[in-house]
Amino acid sequence: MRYWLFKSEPSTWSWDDQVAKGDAGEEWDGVRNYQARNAMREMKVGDRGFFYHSQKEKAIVGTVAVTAEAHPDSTTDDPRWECVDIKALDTLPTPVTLDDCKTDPRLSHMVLVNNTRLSVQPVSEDEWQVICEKGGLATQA
DNA sequence: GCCAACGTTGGC
DNA sequence: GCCAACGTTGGC
Repeated sequence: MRYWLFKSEPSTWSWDDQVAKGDAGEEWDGVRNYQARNAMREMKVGDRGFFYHSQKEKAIVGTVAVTAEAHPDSTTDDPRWECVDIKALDTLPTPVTLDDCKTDPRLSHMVLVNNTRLSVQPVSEDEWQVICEKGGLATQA
């Protein structure tokens, strides 16, 4: 299993919106960036991801699971753009902020820290464990 | 609200 | 194929 991170502006699509969708999940549409799209193409059903709130909050607030592999983005006719579907799993008891990631040496190499503009990105297994721990979630295998 | 970083577009 | 101009993202 691989791990990922999905960024969203809460004003556009928030964690609460994602949770409200329940197991039905939702398309992660609207991505118009090749690196982000390529990451989604590599995802498999069952992969895990973090849900990150950009802008004001700047924190990882929950975990998600991939429920459908890459398919055409329904919000555009442009065949270049694809997206996956994800559903909410757990809300982090303690959100892990961007600042936390910057100051923890174990997380200082995260894409989140070093490429602020990439909206869908890979997370290493070590990073996944560290963030679950900091966020107060039991480690998920 | 500003600005830096970065990706994309289009002229040459 | 290069590069300047432009648009967008996201931290501050």
